[in-house]
Amino acid sequence: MSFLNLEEKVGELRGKLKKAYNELLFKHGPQGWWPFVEDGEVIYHPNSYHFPKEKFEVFIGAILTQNTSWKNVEKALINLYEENLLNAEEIIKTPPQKLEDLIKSSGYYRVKAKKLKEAANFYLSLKAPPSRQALLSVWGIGKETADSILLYAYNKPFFIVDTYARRFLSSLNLIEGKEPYDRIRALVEASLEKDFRIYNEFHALIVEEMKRRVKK
DNA sequence: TTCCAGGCAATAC
DNA sequence: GTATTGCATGGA
Repeated sequence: MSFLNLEEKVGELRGKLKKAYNELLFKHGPQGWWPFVEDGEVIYHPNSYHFPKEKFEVFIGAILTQNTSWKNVEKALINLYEENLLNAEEIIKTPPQKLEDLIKSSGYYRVKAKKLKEAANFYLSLKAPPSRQALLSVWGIGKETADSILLYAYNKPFFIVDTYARRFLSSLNLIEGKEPYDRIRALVEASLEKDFRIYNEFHALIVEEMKRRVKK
């Protein structure tokens, strides 16, 4: 493939992605991610890009939602809120069995309780925002969870490649579907301006769009 | 009843 | 590097 053709490919992708983003934004509106707990209920905050005062709440949600519907996670988050456990210090202090019991609705509760404690220790050791590599070194934090944290807790422009993103990009014929995580991420990140707000909305919009498509 | 949901680590090849 | 498996609840 010649250099010119490669340039054309990237240009084409850039146009298609931005168009898809604008269409989703028009269709669904700003999504107000990351959802967090306020006054005992999980809320969204469209257009404010306001994230929890406690960034660790994003760690908690991102871990609990691994291969699990967000609705099941919300119950766990509210349980933790009611026990005043939505922060790293308290997660560490809580006995494993109590933690497991509170997050039971999110599934895999034994593994996830351990993951929360690992993440809490990591979080408290931070003196600056973590790198992607540092996050990935934590037991229980994989690529998608790391990118969710970087994007929604630290406002870094990372594209989250989840099952919805794969299906969405496949439906646009931009990927085949089974490409490695980082290849897809690099492809999108090379084609969008480095504005965290776009990545914030895009990921949330893709989730919303694909959830609705499934229901039909 | 089966199938899936905002994955990850361990293991085997 | 890719393929498979255990982890577990709640809703459709």
